[in-house]
Amino acid sequence: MNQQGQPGSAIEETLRVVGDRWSILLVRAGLRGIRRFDDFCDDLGIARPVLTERLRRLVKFGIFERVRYQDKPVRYEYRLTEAGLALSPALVALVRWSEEYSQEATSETTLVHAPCGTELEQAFWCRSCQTTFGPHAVRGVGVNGES
Amino acid sequence: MNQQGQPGSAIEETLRVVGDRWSILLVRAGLRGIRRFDDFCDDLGIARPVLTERLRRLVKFGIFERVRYQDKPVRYEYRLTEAGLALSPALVALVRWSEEYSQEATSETTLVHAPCGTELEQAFWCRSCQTTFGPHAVRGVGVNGES
DNA sequence: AGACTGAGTTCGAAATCCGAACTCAGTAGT
DNA sequence: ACTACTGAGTTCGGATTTCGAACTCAGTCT
Repeated sequence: MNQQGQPGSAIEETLRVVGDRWSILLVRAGLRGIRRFDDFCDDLGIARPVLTERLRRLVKFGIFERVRYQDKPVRYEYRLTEAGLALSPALVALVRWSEEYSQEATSETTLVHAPCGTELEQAFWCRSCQTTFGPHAVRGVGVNGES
Repeated sequence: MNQQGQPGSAIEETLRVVGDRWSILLVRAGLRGIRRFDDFCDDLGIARPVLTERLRRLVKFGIFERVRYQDKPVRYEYRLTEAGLALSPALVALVRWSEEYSQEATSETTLVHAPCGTELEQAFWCRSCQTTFGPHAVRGVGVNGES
C-alpha cells in the first residue's frame, strides 16, 4: 500500500540517506575517530568523487558536520553530530549480526560494555512488563501493523 | 588500515549484502508478512528486475528462503529465515533513529512488544552486570578498538 | 477462446560508481 | 626562487546498476 513515487515512511527516507554501501561505514569510521577526507578515503578504499558526494549528503542530513579546522590553508574535516552518534545502535546491531551470521567471520572487533569489558548483548526492553525480549516478540513493524 | 580490494571486516561484507536502499526494506516487508514477488513489488515500488536480483542475493546469503507454496502452476514465495529475523534489531534501530532524527516524520509505524502492546525500547544488555545501558557505554566499535 | 495470475525476463535509457589524473592554495626544504 | 609535498577536493571516460515498461510462460477461470 505504497505508491512508487511517494515519500514513504520514515525508514524509507532514512535508507535513502544511509542505505548504501558506504554511509554506514563512514559513520563507523567517524566513531573510530576518523575525520579527514584523505583518511576516510584510505581507510575505506572509497573512490574520491563518491566520498565527496556521500559526505555532502550526510552533512545535509545532519549526520556529519563540516568543520574548518585550520585557516592558513583552509582545511575542513568531518565530525559526527549527535544524530550521527545516534546511529550507533544500528551499527552495533549490524556488527552483531555480522559476527553471528556472516560467513566471512574475520571480526577483529568486539563490542563490550565499557565499565566491565563484558561482551554486550542487544535486546528489546518493555518498560511496562519490565522485561527484555528478542525479535520474536516484536510486532507492528510496518505501515499496516498486522504481522 | 584496510586496503582497497580486501574482503574487509565482517560488517563490510554484511553491508555488501544488505547495504542498499532495498534489502532492509525487503526484510521489513518480510516481517510484515509479505512473501510474494508481486506483493514486494507493489508494496515497495521496487523495479522488478532489481527485486529479482535482490531476492536472489538475500536467498544466497541465507536471509530469505525461496519456498514452493503451490504446484499446479509452480509458484514460489520468499520467507525470512532465522538469520533474516535476526536482522530485526538493526531494523528497529533504524526505525527508531528515523523517528527521532528524520525530517520526514511521517511514521505510520510503531514497534511494540507483542504480548502487551507497549512501545518497545532498545538497549544493550550486559549479562555480567545484569544491567541495560545505552550507546555511550559501548566500547570497541572498530578495528582498532579505541573509542 | 479470451482474460487473468504470479513469477519472473528482456529491453534500452538514465543514473551511479569507479580509478586515475588533475587542480588549487599554501607550506617546507634547499 | 624552485621544487616537492599536503589536503581537499574536481574532472575525465568507461564500467556497472538502476529504472519503467513491456513481454514471457504455465496454468486457471469463465
